Formats: sequence, C-alpha cells, structure tokens
Amino acid sequence: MPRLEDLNPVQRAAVEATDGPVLILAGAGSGKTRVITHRIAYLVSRRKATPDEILAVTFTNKAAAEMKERAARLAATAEAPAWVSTFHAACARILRAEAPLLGFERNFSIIDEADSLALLRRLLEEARLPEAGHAEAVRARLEQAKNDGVSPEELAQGAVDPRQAQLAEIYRLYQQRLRAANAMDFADLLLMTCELFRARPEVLARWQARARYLLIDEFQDTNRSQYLLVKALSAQSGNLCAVGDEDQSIYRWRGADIRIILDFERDFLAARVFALEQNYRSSKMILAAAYAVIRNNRERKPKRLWTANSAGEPVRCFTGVTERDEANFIAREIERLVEAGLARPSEIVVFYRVNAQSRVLEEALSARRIPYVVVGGLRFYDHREVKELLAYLRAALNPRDVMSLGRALAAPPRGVGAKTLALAGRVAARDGLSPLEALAKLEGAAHVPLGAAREAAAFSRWMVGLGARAPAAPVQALIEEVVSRSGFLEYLDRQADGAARRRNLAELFSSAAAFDAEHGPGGLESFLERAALAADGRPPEETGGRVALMTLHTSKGLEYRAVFMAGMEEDLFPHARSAEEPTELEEERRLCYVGMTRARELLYLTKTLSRELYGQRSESSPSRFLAEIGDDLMVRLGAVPAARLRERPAAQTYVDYADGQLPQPVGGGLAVGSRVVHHSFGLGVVRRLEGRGENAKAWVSFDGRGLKLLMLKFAALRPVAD
DNA sequence: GTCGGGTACTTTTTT
DNA sequence: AGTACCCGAC
Repeated sequence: MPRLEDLNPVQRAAVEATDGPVLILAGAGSGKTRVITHRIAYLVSRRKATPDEILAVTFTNKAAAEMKERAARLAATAEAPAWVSTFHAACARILRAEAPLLGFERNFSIIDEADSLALLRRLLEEARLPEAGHAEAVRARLEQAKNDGVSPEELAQGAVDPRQAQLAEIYRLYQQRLRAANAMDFADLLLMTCELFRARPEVLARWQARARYLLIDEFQDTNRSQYLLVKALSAQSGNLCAVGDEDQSIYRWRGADIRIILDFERDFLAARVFALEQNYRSSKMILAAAYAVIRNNRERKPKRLWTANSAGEPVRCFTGVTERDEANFIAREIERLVEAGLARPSEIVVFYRVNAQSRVLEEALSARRIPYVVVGGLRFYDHREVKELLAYLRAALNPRDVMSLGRALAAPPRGVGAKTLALAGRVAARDGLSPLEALAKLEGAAHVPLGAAREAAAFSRWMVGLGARAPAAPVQALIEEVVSRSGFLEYLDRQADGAARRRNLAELFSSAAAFDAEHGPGGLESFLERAALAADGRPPEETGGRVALMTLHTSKGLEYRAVFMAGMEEDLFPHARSAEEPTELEEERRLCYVGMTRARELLYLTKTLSRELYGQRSESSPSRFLAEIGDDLMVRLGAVPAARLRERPAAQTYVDYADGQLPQPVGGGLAVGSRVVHHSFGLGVVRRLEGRGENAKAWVSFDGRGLKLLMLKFAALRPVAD
C-alpha cells in the first residue's frame, strides 16, 4: 500500500487525481518518478484498475526499467506489474499482435537508421530521382514526415513544388520496399499504429480497454504521431495523465513538439493541472544558476523551482588552454573530490555536448587510473560484427528481409553480392517466393557464376532450416550455429581489430545465454526486438563505482552529487547549427538547464581557449550561457596565466596549432565574429575558420539562410563594417 | 560480378 | 577518426 504521507501536498493531489485528463508539470528534481509510481500503486490499491489495465509510457528503456522496478516495490503485492514500456516497444507489441491487418507478417523486422539509409541510397539510385536530395537529408525529411503523422499520400497532396513531389514519391517507394521486406523503421512503429487505430475502430476499442489508465512520462518530448496515438488510446476512458516539463524538452530535432505540452490545457479543457515546484535535489546556488539560464527562454510557462536545501557552493567555472588541459583539470578535480571524501566516483558525472568530446576525457581519466564508464554513444548492438551476426538471425526469421540477407551474405564474403541478391529479389517477386528461397534457385541464371549460385543455394537451405528450428531453440544455440557454420571467427580474425570484435561477439553470446535463462527456448523474436529497440545489454545505472561520462541528452532523468559540464563554448554549446534559429537556441538552453539541474551539490562548468574537434583545431569563445549565469553565482578558476591571455590578439582569427602552442593569427582579413557579405547568401557572420591555404574554409551563418560551410578559394567573402 | 585497398569527405543530440 | 565511394584486380 503506497504511503501518501510521504508526499508533499501537490504531489499527493496529483496522485489522487486519478480520473480524467491530468497534466503534471514536474520541474527538475521535484519527485516526478515518485509521483508516477505512487499513482500507479494508488490506482491499483484503490481498485480503480488492475495492474494490466494501466499503460505507462516512457521515452527511454532506462526510464521504463526504473519505473517498473519502483512501482513493483511500492505495490508490494504479487500482482502482475503494470504495462510499463517505451513508446516504440509498446507499439511493437501492438503491431506484432495486429500485423496481418496492416498487410505485414507478425515476424516483421525492425530496421535501424543505417539500414534505412542504405535502402534509401539504393532507391535514389534506381529511381533516378537525384533531385530529391542527398540520402541523409531525404532520410531526415521522411522521418520528420512520419513523426508528424503524415502519410505518403498526404505528403504528395501537400507538395507545392517538384522537389516536394519527388520527396513524396521517394516516400511512397520507400514504404513499398519496406513492406515488401516485411520490415518497419523506428518511425513506422508509431505511424503504423496510428494508422491501424484510425482505420480499425474495433481494434482501437480493444486496446483502449487494455489501457484504461494511460500515463505518459516526458510528455514534453512527444512528437505528433505519439500524441495522436495517446489521444486515440485515451479517447474512450478519458484517463490520460501527462507528466512533463517544457523546460526539459530537448528532442525537437527528433520531431518532438514543445507546443503539445504547452497546449495541453487548451486541448483538454477539463484537464486538472498540478505544478510540482519544490526541488529536492539541488542546492540553492545550483538552482539559482540554472534558473538564471532558463529564464532567458521565451517559450515556457512562467515558473520557478524552490528548495529547502542548503545554499551550497557556488558554481565553478574553469578555463583550460586546450581540451587536454580541460580534461586534466576534470580528472584532477575528480581525484581531489574522491580523496577528500566529498564524493564517490559513482556520484560523479561528466557531461558533454557531442560524443566526440569523450575521447580526451577518457584519456585523462585513464592516466590517473580513475575508473569510468561511457554511457550511450555507440550502442552495443550497433557494432558492425554484432549487426552482422544478428543479420543471420533476422534473415532466418524473416526471409523477406533483404537488408539483413545482404548483410549476412557479405560476412564473411561468399562471392554473392548485391547484383545477385537483386536478381534473387526479382526471381522471388516473379515466382512468389521469399528472396531467401529464391537464392536457392539461381543455378543457370544469366550473369551468375555457377560457384556463386551453388554458394547461394547452400546458404539459402541452411538459413531456411535455421528459421524452422528457431521457434523451439535457445537463442544461444542459434548464434553458436551461425558462428561455427559461417566461419565467422576466422572472418573476424582477418580484420584489423579482430580481438575487440571477438570480445563483442562473446558479449552477445552471453547476453543471449542470459536471455534464454530468463525466457526459455524459442525467444529469438523477442531477443531481436530487444536488440532493435536498443535495450542496451545491461542497465547503465550499474556503473559499479565508476565515474560516468555521457552526452547531455543522455543525462535526462539522472542525478549526481558532482556534475562536470565540459565544452561550455560558443559553437559547441550552444552548437553552431543551433545558434541562429531562436527556437533551436532555446532548445540548447534547455539542454544546458537539464545538465545543470542534474547536480545535487557541486557543479563545474569548463571550457577552453582553443579546441580540436574532428581533427580541426579552432579558437573558442565562452558560451553565452556562462554570461547568463553571471559572476555572482560563479567562481572562476583557470590554469591560464594572465600574461598568456594578454598576448592573445583582440580579434583572434583562426588557429591551427599543436596542443599547448600559442595561437597564430592567419587569414585574409577574416576573423571569427566578423561580418561578411556573399554574392548570393548576402550578409552573414563568420562562426568558425578552419584549414589553411587551398583548404581554408569558413562556417558562416547568413541572415535568414542558416549556417553554410564555404571554401574560401571559391567563395568570395568580403568583410563589411559592423 | 565480387572484393579489397586507396582516397575523399563529413561530422549533434537517439528510440 | 570513421565511413562511403571509387577503382583496379581477380
């Protein structure tokens, strides 16, 4: 039985408001998860709902796991836990059950971004529609359309120029191709579920009954298609509880729409709103600094967190000469905190804006023998050798999945390449077979050498057999068979970093073993689904006494005693791509706010004078967010001798120098920050200069035209007076 | 047709 | 630094 006395009055009211639309505005550190888990337990204990009539949706696997665990602990009964899952996993579950209604088979594959991109590349080439744009750009736009809940037909109807019409056509072909492969991409999981609910009211009704109490976490990060889904699911019961904080909306680039939370009260006129404004996490100083940043945003509800915690220490701002200097400071300081007993390694985190920043930090920590883990970044299931091995299993399970088929056929190479596979696809379409089956029927076909045809046939028969054994076999045994029969290990050993790849394979093997132990044999389908939806091997909270390193995006929902935020520099944070557009700048600011509010007691903001990133060194200037915090909440630290600072020319142009050397101004009158004019883009500001001589390039943000990278030898940029 | 090696090119954040 | 694409060799 949940103890409501453990909650403050607003939290308690939010828990007790069980029915109808409810919006819980949960500021950072305000006990959000506590409220959600109490709410679930309360619904059950009051017999408002059985656990399996509650659907709680979160954004990440991490959050889902935590909520599930805490809710189970609260309920303290043996009852089945509520259905807690991510949006994508919930949709996958619904779609597996209803796939035939949409013209898919239940064993459909879920493809990742890399597969989606590869498919699109092939499509763009075949369809001869190069004007639609570069594959990367097309993929992003298709994803956006899907996230907005727009179908190919709707996109075609809305097209006002040939370019958009072509995009719509690509969209149509892409969907057709996916359907042929019995596959969906991430965005499809949401979109197809929406479509299903729109087209089949009786199916929707079934799921509405299955989710009589709907709870959406991180509501500020929902996109249009997620919102439509939520609205449809709750339409019957009306019991929709949205929990979020617009100040922590950081996924606009992935289709999240902050207006959804801002307009909630207009959308649901009967909505009751609870604002959790007491922060239990951070010191007064940290909260004040975070507020000093976020108050500069226009697109937010006026509100301010308060805390009964102590005043605490001021924010520390360190300036290093280079990123190595910055990293060394962080490592030294972590060492000091640990030795002084101010924090244990597991209570310390280092945040950065882009993954590329982690390398130097890792080196500095290793040098001081400080144990650390990098959370996120390249996910385990994204390693090439892991994807290759899983491709065998996916192809065996879904013989129409040509993307997995191609990947498996090439690892190790068997003399059967893209052309032969394409031919198999045509044979399959002609004879009503799956592409995998068609591979066995290529002997005698034109342009297929006999050896390749036999190889393909043997492969095909093996894989068909593997697929037949899958429903009863442990995943581990299937992997074992693939490894031994394909010569996978020998193939890995022929590669440069074979040892590391072998290790990853071993890890895959043991995670399969663990999965079998939990689920019993025949779990291949759910094993693959978990891999596709990036349920990363082990839970990241198991940092085992180590300092955590992660991007600011990954930091959401976590808290640490001591927080370091590295790279507080213009063009890195806020990122250069977001500096122009006010809405994007506001998102960067929210990201900064999210990072700062992770800290309980100590907050360090660090920056450099000069940073090398992606193999280019350039001059850096302090992030505007530092100026927003101001000096009364901050203590400045710096290893930079004042004399050296004075030596630096006032308007620094670009630099290209080895670590530790002094910057040398170069460049034909162009400087970072100077205004220039371009013959077609018009007026702009130089954001960054890189390269030398022939290769000199400039990032220039043009008024209303965005950020452009220009080769100076081609683009005549003329400086203009301010 | 397939495969391996060289070169050129692009870097935000992730379910 | 890592990947994608191009090219020449089999």
